Amino acid sequence: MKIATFNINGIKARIGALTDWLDEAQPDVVLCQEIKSIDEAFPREPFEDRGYIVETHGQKSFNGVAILSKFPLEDVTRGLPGDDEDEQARWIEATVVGDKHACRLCGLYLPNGNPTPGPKYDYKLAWMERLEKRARQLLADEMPAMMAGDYNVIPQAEDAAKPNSWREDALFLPQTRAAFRRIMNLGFTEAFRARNQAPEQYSFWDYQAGAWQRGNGIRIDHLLLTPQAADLMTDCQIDKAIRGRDKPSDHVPVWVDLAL
DNA sequence: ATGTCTAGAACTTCTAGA
Repeated sequence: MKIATFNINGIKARIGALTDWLDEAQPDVVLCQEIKSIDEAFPREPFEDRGYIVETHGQKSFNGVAILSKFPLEDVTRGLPGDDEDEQARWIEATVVGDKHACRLCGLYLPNGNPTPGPKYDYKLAWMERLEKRARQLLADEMPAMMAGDYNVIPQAEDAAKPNSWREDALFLPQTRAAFRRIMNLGFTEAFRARNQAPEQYSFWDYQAGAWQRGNGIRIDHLLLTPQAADLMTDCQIDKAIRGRDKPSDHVPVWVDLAL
């Protein structure tokens, strides 16, 4: 089962680019971030016509996550537990039922956190603490599960073309990377790096300053697998070429193949 | 070197967020 994460940066602006990629890449499941739409306004038809179930957790203008799936989804829940006051739509979960195994899927859009220091960075770190709690629960279940999405975290210097330019940024500050590492060290497998140690592997290129043309990217979209999911992984790739097309998102899809 | 894009409100131009 081919499962992707893709920050689409606005569903209405990305219908063409997204459906083109779906038709070529034929993913079974897509965890989408930054749909920037309320649930009622999400254009379901292009995806339902292609055989996908559509589950959304949207909000007006900003954020918003969704799951597209060709396989049945069970027990869909919305919102990251741990703060009833949090209004931001950044988390959706569902269990996808394969032919041999089921897998709990968590789609996430981790806060950007800039500027630092300040309330937005505090929110990012608090959100990561809540993420760690949910991560511990997933591991305790000892079942195939993944937490995938736009983490807004550059894990290591080799995950940025110009690491020095990110030194003071919320995506690369030592505190951010330590919080990410704490979650990883609970026992998750970061799917892409488990299979590919090559340099210059990125998932985001800023729209500004010709970042794509200059190869100035960062790798911030990640799929974290529980041991039971990692044992089922047969492939993981980044669909880089998508970034060079018309009306692209600033992110590209990252996907895993799991023998579910 | 900071050169862009999205959505939405107010309105054909601006703002916030990234």
